[in-house]
Formats: sequence, structure tokens, C-alpha cells
Amino acid sequence: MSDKGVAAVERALAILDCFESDQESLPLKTIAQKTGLYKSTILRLCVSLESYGYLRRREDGDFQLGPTLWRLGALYRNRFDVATHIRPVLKRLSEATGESASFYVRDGDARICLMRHNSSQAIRHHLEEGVRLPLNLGAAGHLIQAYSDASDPKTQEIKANSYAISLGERDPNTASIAVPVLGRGDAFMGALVVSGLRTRFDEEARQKAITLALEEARRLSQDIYG
Amino acid sequence: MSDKGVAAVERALAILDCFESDQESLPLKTIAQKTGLYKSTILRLCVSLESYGYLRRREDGDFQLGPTLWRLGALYRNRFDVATHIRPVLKRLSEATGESASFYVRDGDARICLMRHNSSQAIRHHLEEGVRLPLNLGAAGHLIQAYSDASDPKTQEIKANSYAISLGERDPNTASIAVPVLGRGDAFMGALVVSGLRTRFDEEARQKAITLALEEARRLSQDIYG
DNA sequence: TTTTATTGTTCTGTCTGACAGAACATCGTT
DNA sequence: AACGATGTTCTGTCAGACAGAACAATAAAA
Repeated sequence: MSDKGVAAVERALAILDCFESDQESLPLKTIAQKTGLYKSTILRLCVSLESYGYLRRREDGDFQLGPTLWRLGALYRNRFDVATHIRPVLKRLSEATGESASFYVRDGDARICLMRHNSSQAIRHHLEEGVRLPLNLGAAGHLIQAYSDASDPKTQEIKANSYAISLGERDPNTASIAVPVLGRGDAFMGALVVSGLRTRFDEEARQKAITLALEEARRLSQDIYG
Repeated sequence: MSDKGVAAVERALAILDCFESDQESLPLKTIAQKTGLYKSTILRLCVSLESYGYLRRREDGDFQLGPTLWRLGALYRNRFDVATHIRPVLKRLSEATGESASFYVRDGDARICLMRHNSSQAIRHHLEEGVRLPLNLGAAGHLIQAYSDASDPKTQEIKANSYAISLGERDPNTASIAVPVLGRGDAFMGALVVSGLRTRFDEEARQKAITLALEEARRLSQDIYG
């Protein structure tokens, strides 16, 4: 199951991965179906997850995510200085371009939308924070992939340009641009993205968004990461 | 190491527990010191934690918490309907009493402050969200313990009263009161707490705070948990 | 109410995965 | 250049973890 990791740990984390929406609790049977693990195996793994606060067992037996995830998630999130830096940037980008603005990071073999400022226009590219999307589709996915994997065929071009564009890849009516936010020592921290209705977010608008996003990304790098 | 759980899983979670503040990265040596694990053991466990996004390895080798924790932490947090329910309650309690108001849940053998509205007064009981505190000190700790462990000597009294009080237990100048928020089927969900300067938060003020907090808790139970 | 089906809990033999700890490699300091 | 500190790789041993059966409790159907 594991290649150079520890199989039992990966089983335990696969259990946590079963939880997908808030307000959710899951019975043992559902976890067994989703993970393919035996119930006795799950129960034993859950003893450890509960003891560290990652899961909680309800009185009716259903499992729920536990408070440790909130605490560690808060630690992680604070590293990006959410309240003081990135969110205002997303607001400015959204207002300046009229489209939605987001910040994505890699999450295993997917990307996750950490923060979002949706456009105020009635017709807009709307997504919720926390959503996970594939790496092989969308400007943010290509950019993240390019900065993670030097052997990716698009890496050289994307790094040379310092942006990625996608037209209708995930949704036929959507266009998006993504620029990198770099930290200390040019470490890739995440993707700053503007996305909108393809007919409105045309080439001229995209070029303007790229320019604005690159400027905001440069300022973020200086302000947050030195 | 483990009693009925899985030792490898608990080792992995012990690694995650090493991270205590935001902006933090930890070198291998520090994790080995904090956990008492061998470096080779840590490295193997970290392969699994990285592959699921719980950790990230920086180019200089240091470890950081990864985006999965944010995602799962957001799922957990949303279960409490933060934005729509509990936070306004804390604001009202704080404004009505003039003291700080918080919401605590159990986190293993500690309690964690999930949400907080600090008093606007210059002299106030100030804490940050996310802080972990012991169960054996403070009104919230006693209340949580009473609702978790029927054999606790204080359980009967606290449940009969529907509140706990502490005077100078954790900090000699602080007084606090805690009332339970119950969910479906009277399941204990967390502690609603008001805390402040002991000389100002006197018996009359505490009694008033208890009354207000019980009313808010009852309303929360109806609104959120049916 | 009884019977059947479903879901959760407990147990244990087997074997292989994980660990301890040494050896080695790399980097930083003197 | 030498030494110390930190990170990486390797492997023999055995005890822990799993698979899966049996049992218990609960829910649904007859």
C-alpha cells in the first residue's frame, strides 16, 4: 500500500479523507465502503485518531471530524497571513478586474482554493473556499504543476512567462489566469488567480489582469516573505 | 505505546502535535527531540504525512504543516456554524457583560478555545483563538470534564446547576463562568464561557452572566441543533 | 411479535511491515 | 582541513497490525 511511507498511517489518513462536507457524520459502514478497509481495522485506527482529537465518536456510533483539525488548520492558515495580506489583495484584484479572485495551493495531487473573493457581478465564476480541483485543468493547476515538477512539458514556458492561462478547460464558459506568489528564496507559495466569464474576460481583460496580479504578487512576496 | 490503537498512527500524529505556533517550520532534529522518535522513523512517517498533504517539506529540509489541515479544519469548523450563529452570540455576551466571551470544546486531555470575542475594556481577560488549556483548571475545563466523565466528583453538581464557576484557578486575577451548549439528544457540544477581571466580575456580575449565557445557549441549541 | 438483515464489536493466528540503531553523507563551524 | 551537527540510507528482528471469522446489537421486514 505504501511506498517508503507507513501503511497504517496512510490508512488512518484515508479515513479522514472520507469526510467531504461540513455538518457530516459517517457511520462505520460508509467509511469501510469508501476506504476498502475492514471494519476491525477501521475501529482500531479510529481509537488512535480519537485519542489525538482528529475524530470524535458520537453516541449513536457515527464518526465526526475532531477539534485538532481546526487547531492545526488554524496554524496552517495563519502562516499565510490571511487576514492581513492575501484577502485584501483578492478583494482589490476582484474589484479592479470585475472578476473573481482566488488563492490556490497544492494539496497532494489536487489543488485547493484557500481563499476567494467572488465577483459581485450577477454572471460570475463562483466557487466556494475549500474546494479541491484537479491539477491538470485550469490555469492554477498548470501553474502549480509547473512549479512543482520541473519535468512537466509546460514548466519552462510557464516559468518564462510567470503566468498561466486557461480557456474553457474545466468549464467551457470560464477563462482564468494564474500568477505565482513566491516566498523566501523564490519558493513557490501558491497561485494568485483571476477567473471569469470567457466572453467578458477576453484577451485584453486577461492581459490587464495578469499585469495587476503580477504586481500584487510581487508586493505580497515583499510584504510577507521578505 | 498504544493501548488498542495503532502505534504508528499515534507516532505520526505526535509529529503533527510538535507544531505550536503559526509561521513555524521545524527541522528534523527538533521533531526528534519533541517526540523522542528516531530520525529514520520520523522520516518514514513523514513520507506518508506529506503524501496526504498534512506536512510539506521545505527545500532546506524543514517541515511545515500542509494544506489538508486547513481543509479538514474548515470542515470541522463549519459544523459549528461559526459565522452564522456562535460568533454573534459571543459578541452579544461580551457586550452585555463587559467581559470576554468564548466557546471551548474538548481536545483530548485539554480544551481548545474555538472562538473568542475579547472584551473592549482596557483591562480584560485576553486570550487568542486556538489556544489549548488544561481540563482541571477553569470553569470551562470543569464543565467539559463533567459532561465527558460521569464519574467525575463534580459532575452531579455541575449538571444540576447547568454551569461551572472558577475563581483565580488558572490566573489569580481572573474569574470565569461556563455553561453547556447541548445538541441533539442533549449531546454536549461545547462550553460557552464569560471571563474577566475578578474584582470587576464579582458575584452579582457572574450571576447575571450565567443567566444571559444560559439563555443564549438554549437559543443556540434550538437554532443550530434542532 | 417474530424472523431476517444489517451494522457494529471482539477476537486471534499469521506474517510481514516498521522500528531501532548503526553507518554513511552532507552541511556548517572552528 | 578537521571536527561537530544534522540529515539520509540501510537492514535484521520480532512484535504489532491486519484479515476475516464469529459474535452482539440494532433495524427492518414479514
